[in-house]
Parts: sequence; structure tokens; C-alpha cells
Amino acid sequence: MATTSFTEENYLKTIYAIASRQQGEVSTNALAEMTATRAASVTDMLKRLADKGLIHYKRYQGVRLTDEGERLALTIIRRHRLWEVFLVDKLGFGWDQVHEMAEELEHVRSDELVTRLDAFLNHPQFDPHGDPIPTPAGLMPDVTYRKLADLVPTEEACLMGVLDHSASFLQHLDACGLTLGSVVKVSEISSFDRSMQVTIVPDQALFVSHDVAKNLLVSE
Amino acid sequence: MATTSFTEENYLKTIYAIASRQQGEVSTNALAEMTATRAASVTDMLKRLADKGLIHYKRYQGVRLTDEGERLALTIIRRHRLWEVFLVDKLGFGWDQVHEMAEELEHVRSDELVTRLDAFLNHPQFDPHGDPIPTPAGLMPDVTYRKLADLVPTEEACLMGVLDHSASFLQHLDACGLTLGSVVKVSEISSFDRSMQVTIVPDQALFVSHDVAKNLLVSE
DNA sequence: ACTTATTTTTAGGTTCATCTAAAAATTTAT
DNA sequence: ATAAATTTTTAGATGAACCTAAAAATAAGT
Ligand SMILES: [Mn+2]
Ligand SMILES: [Mn+2]
Ligand SMILES: [Mn+2]
Ligand SMILES: [Mn+2]
Repeated sequence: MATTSFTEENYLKTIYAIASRQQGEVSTNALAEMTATRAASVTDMLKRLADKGLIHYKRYQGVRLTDEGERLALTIIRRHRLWEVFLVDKLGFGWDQVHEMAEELEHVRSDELVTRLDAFLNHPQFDPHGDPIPTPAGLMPDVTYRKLADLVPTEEACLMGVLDHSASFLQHLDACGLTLGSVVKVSEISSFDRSMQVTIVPDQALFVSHDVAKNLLVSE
Repeated sequence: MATTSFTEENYLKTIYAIASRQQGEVSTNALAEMTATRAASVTDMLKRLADKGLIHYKRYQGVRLTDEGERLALTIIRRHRLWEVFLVDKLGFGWDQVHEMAEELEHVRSDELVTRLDAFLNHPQFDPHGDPIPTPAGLMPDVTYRKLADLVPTEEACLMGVLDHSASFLQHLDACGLTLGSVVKVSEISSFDRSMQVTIVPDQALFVSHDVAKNLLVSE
């Protein structure tokens, strides 16, 4: 029940993020890189998180979230994503503008606030970037997307999310008219550079580089 | 332009709050009491705020906000009150529940966020407790209220705000049916304990103790 | 005016979150 | 297997924000 600081919460989120795209323990160096701090600072913090029972930590062996740590990480991710929905749906921000604000809003501590915000937003399942919103109990819904880059000609699919969350990538998608929810159909793939000719259904023809296609998630 | 910390922002708000209900400089002790810290800690912070040009400070002489300090204090108060409006009007919280959450939300740093929130709320002039919302430029609108306790029989006035912001006082008002915006008419004042017999127009008779009446603001 | 009481400041410490530099453990390469 | 490279940890500092205890300045009381 001890109170977790702003900084501790960010470490938990970062451990979760790294762990979810690899298997095995998360390394001190990976955390130092992600949090833009030095490895020595990470070690310090890992000891503190281990003392609080939020991570499993053995020196030189990397870390893994405990059940409690994961639950906490997911409630913070839940808050982050709900605030992003609020900022886009209610305040009219672009999906490329909301991440930094959500980084601060996610630390506002009130369960009742999250509950009411969720209701106010009509219990959204996904944030503006297509990422699933963890449940109130702290469970991540598992969604299985494919990358647009993995489709073959004549396949049709709905744009569901992005892997690259950078403002520049999101702005590029805006400029191309690639909006989440659109249905796209692959017409042709260049064997030279794997660039794709796609149609945004019903009839908007579009050229998509492999760099873009491999960062676009689709479902079908 | 240097960044102001969470803590510094709270000190500025506190200095403003104390200064606005007295004349002359704000004492170290008063600040220590309000911030629930020790006088020595306050002195530390005052030096830092003075270095940043946010307060006028001469040792042993108390402090006063600089123009820049006051502008900053008022933008934070603006954010606090806008978030309180959001929590009550949009999320349906009671006016007795929102202060603590607003204490955290007010520190989320984004001018664009405040601008859009203000528009989303339809540019409210007052927060749920009847306190005026400072302008985007950092100016406090001056409103002049009277206390209900200062009215005499047959006077009628509109309930505009509260002086006591405690949850227990606000809940007591809820229980009595004393809502901001109601029009009340004083019928009788006891010369013994200054308690009031009032009518919530059109016809709800009510007994109001002096303790309550002196914390209720009315205008007319 | 002088003594006493109060307020404020200084001095010296603590904890959190960071840092650099050096030591220790682990991993990789020959 | 031994040496070299890499990763991780320890050791020792720093700054922010707090603390207690003692000293200094100001205000009050006689
Ligand atoms: Mn985000
Ligand atoms: Mn997102
Ligand atoms: Mn408040
Ligand atoms: Mn208020």
C-alpha cells in the first residue's frame, strides 16, 4: 500500500513496455536507455522497487515485474490511454499531440477519477493510437494485429493501430489520409523496395513505403 | 522562463492566498503553517523563489509576490478552478470531492491544454465554489460579495460562493438544500445567537446558524 | 531601557533521484 | 581456458526539499 512516486511509476511502465516486446528479464542497460538515465541510477531504483515488492531482482540478472508490479504498471497505462482518449475525443487535440500531456495526467492519483473518466468517455476499448486500454482490474486485453507490411495483394484489412508513436510518423499518416478505422486493400507490392500500392476503400489510391507499412497495424 | 517545480508552484499559490486576505507582507510562520512545514524549510524555499525573481524577500521582513510571481500564481489558480469545473460539470463529482484532485491536475503543464479545457467548459467565470477564475493573462477578476450573515430581514440575495471550502461544510450545505444560484430571503435574525430564518425562494423555509451564514457569500 | 518572548534565520542532517568514476561480474572472442 | 569487451554494481557526490536544534533578529512587556 506504500505510496509510489511519480518516478517509480515511470520505471514500472518502462519495465512493462520493454518486457512486452521481448522474452526474459529486462536489463539494467535497456532501462537506462529508455529512461534516459545512467545504469547506476537504474540500479539504485531497482533496489527500491524490489524492496517494495514490485519487481523480482537478482543482481546482474535483470528484472521482471511481480504480479503487484504488473497490476500497478497496467493501471498507470490505463490512465495514460484514457486521458489520451479524452484529449483527442473531447478536447479535439491531434493524436500526435497528446502523449506528453498524458505522461503527466497518468500520475494523478484517484481511482474514482479514472472510473468516472472511463464512463464519461463511454468505456473506450482503445486509445487514439489503437492501443488497448487495460481493464480496471489491471489486465491487458490481448489483441492480435498484423502489420500492413505482411499483407499480400488483394487482401483487405482495417487500420487498427501504429507501432511508431512519434509525432512525425503520425503527422505523415494524417498527410496521407491514413486514418485508424479506414479499410485498405493491397493492390501491388514492389519486389524491389517492398513499397505497396494500396486503396483506401472505396477508391483512394495510395503509395505506401515499407517503412510506413511495417509500422501500421491492421486486423481482419 | 526557468521551470518551476510542483513545490514552488504550491508556495506561490499559498503566498497569494495569504496575501489576498491581509495587507502587508506574508510572514514565514504563516507560510509554514499553511504548507504544513517548518519555518526553516520555508526560509530555504523563499531564497530559491527570490533567486528566480518570483518574490520580493528581505530577511526578517516577510515576502510579497513580484508581478511575475503573481501572474504565475494566478495561472495555477486558473488551472485549479477550471479542473474543478470539469470534475463537477463533466464527471459529476460533488463540489466537496474535487479539491484534492484539482491540487494535482493544476500542475499539469500545457497552455494549450488549459485553453482547450476552458473552451470545452464554455469559458466558465466561476468554479464550483463560486470563486472567480483568473483570466488567461493571469488577472483575478474582482468580484464583491457580501456575507449572508450581513444581510438584514426582508433582504433577498443570490447564493454566490463559500468562504469555508471544507468538505464537511459543503456537505452540510447540500444537506440543507443550500445550492449556489439559489435566491434566499432573510425573514428573521435571532438577537441571541444571530441565527437566521431564511426562505429559499420561492418557499423553502430554513434555519441557518451564524456559523453557516458567515461563510456563505451572496450578491445582489 | 532592558528583559522576555516570539519570529526568523543559520547550521548541520536526511531522503530521493540523479550523476561520474572505479570495481566486480558476466559475456564474448581468441 | 584465458584474455578482452561489455554489462552491472558499488562508492562517493550533488541538488531539491524537507527536518531539528541552536543562534540571531525583531517585537512585546514592564
Ligand atoms: Mn502515449
Ligand atoms: Mn497512446
Ligand atoms: Mn479547490
Ligand atoms: Mn474551488
